[in-house]
Amino acid sequence: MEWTIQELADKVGVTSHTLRYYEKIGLLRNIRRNENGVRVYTEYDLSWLELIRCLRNTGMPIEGIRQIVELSMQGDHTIPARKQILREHRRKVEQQMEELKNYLDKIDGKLKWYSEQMPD
Amino acid sequence: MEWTIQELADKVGVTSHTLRYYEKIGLLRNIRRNENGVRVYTEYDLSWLELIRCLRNTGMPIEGIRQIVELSMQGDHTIPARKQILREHRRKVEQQMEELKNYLDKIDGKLKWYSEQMPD
DNA sequence: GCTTGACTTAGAGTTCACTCTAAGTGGTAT
DNA sequence: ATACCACTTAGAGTGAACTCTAAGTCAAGC
Repeated sequence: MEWTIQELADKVGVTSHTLRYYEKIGLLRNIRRNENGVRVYTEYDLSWLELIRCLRNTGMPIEGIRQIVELSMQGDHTIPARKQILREHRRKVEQQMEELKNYLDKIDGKLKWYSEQMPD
Repeated sequence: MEWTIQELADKVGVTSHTLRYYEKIGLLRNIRRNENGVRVYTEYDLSWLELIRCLRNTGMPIEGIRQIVELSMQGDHTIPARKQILREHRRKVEQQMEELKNYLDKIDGKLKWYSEQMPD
């Protein structure tokens, strides 16, 4: 399966601007072109993009993602380093979930208080 | 228990700038002053601030929080309306958690893949 | 008496990650 | 042929929520 820039953008929920931007800043690498110079995205590119969005949506800054991309360009011997970064990030995501859970409890507490003030 | 602006800021993890800012834009109301015009924050103010931070940290924009504050200024008859807003927000927080859980799975998948490529 | 920390207004600056524009070229589809 | 979508570079603009500065005043504590 292959996609144009607009197709991939729609599929993943970003704009074509963003895809060119990601390429320019080095998050997406070696995007193939057709005979007219038009970008052709592959499954491989999609899977990278999905990882990028996953990391971005869980709060990893661009710079951190670029590190991972950079490492993976350098070959399999950087897998342990990449794994390390990802594990660290995983920890942070777990913390986010913990935090969110506490906030949810706080919201529930407030809702309960509202109900006590005025049952509906 | 009562606090100066700096004490409250430290307690809650914001800056004194932010506390004055929140007051200026109407998130914190009727902050008491001592005889020299210095702000004195009470437990009541603290509980508001904690709610504000909870809502902000779960993604509610300033404008939404201001709505709740505005309503609560208008008396108990607005409790159902406030409750409605909070319930809606609660739903969004649950969605965030769901999303985070999915991302965590994705990260775990990638970590697993790394391990298959290079066990450590 | 000097430092520290509070106060004021008004507005400028920061951060991050996009997001878009201009101004031009060129292939594809109707 | 006329949209439409792709491409380029270079840079400007956006949004949200802070975050800080200037320039001055004032009171408390050492």
